[in-house]
Amino acid sequence: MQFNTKHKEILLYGISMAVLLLLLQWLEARFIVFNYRLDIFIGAIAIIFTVLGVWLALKLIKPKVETRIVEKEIYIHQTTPTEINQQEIEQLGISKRELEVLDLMARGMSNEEIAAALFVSLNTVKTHSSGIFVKLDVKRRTQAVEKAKRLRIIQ
Amino acid sequence: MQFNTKHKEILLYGISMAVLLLLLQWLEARFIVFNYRLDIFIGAIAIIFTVLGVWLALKLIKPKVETRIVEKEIYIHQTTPTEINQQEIEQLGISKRELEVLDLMARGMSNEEIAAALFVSLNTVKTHSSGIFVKLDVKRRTQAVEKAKRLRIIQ
DNA sequence: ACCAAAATCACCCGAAAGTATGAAGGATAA
DNA sequence: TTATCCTTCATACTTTCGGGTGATTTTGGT
Repeated sequence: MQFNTKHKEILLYGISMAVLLLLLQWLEARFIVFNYRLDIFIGAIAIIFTVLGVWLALKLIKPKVETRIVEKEIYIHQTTPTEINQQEIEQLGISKRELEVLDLMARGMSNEEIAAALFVSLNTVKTHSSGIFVKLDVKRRTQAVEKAKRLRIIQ
Repeated sequence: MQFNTKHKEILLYGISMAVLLLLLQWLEARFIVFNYRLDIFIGAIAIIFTVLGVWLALKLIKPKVETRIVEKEIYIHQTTPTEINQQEIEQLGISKRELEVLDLMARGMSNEEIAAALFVSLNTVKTHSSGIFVKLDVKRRTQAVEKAKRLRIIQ
């Protein structure tokens, strides 16, 4: 787009220059006035082409692009799911299985229900939940859920 | 400052133009070549002054600045965005005290901690929490918290 | 093949949570 | 005044949760 426009400008300039030169040549053949006052003629040519140069420059100069970043605040409702904080999970050393248990915990499931859902024994779920509590530095499952949601580890 | 610079540029341009014209006049007097190929001479003049014009324009014209506004989306999770659903509370028949217990429950507090916070006995908290579970139709405190948040009864 | 981490399970015990029932005092409205 | 609801508390019992310890298997990476 911009490239095309530039080419058009250059073409137009070339054409106009050629036309002018032809016109001058024709005038030169017709009248001999230029021989008398060649300096004035050259001065006129100089001025005309200076103006043309300026015009060309104005047309061709690519504008400096000033990128202005406008911060647009977007408020998110709870309905919009926020990204889970993968970094935090790794940082806390929470394993995949623990995360699954934590997720079901947050849904209000009991250890026994979680065990049934994950096809493991109740003891296994207890082991995982204990691990979660240690890693999240909490004492109860309610605290774990609260903190996990706050840290965007779940939901 | 800028005005001075511009004047200097214009002066320089004028001087160089004058010098060029004088030079040409001198050359014209010295040699007669120009008479033979005046069109080439004029073409050279045109090119030189075009370049000069371009140079002048580049020097004098303040750079075009195209401001491109980029909207950067900043996601803000509101801490207290949505109002609590008073209607739902009344509809479910949850009392003031029960709501207080529910609120502390959601903060991960144990029944004993809630009792201490509200200056009541552990048994009272248990009674309230039982009432909450019945009214919310849940079996566990984790479920109660989850449902209460979902219904916007708390937070 | 080997090592470390993860996942699995078991047992015990105490703490916390939850259920059921009853009861008493206070506020409020019919 | 009576009825109703809220709040408070208690006792007894069951269930669930959580801590501690130990052990085996699975898995992923060097």
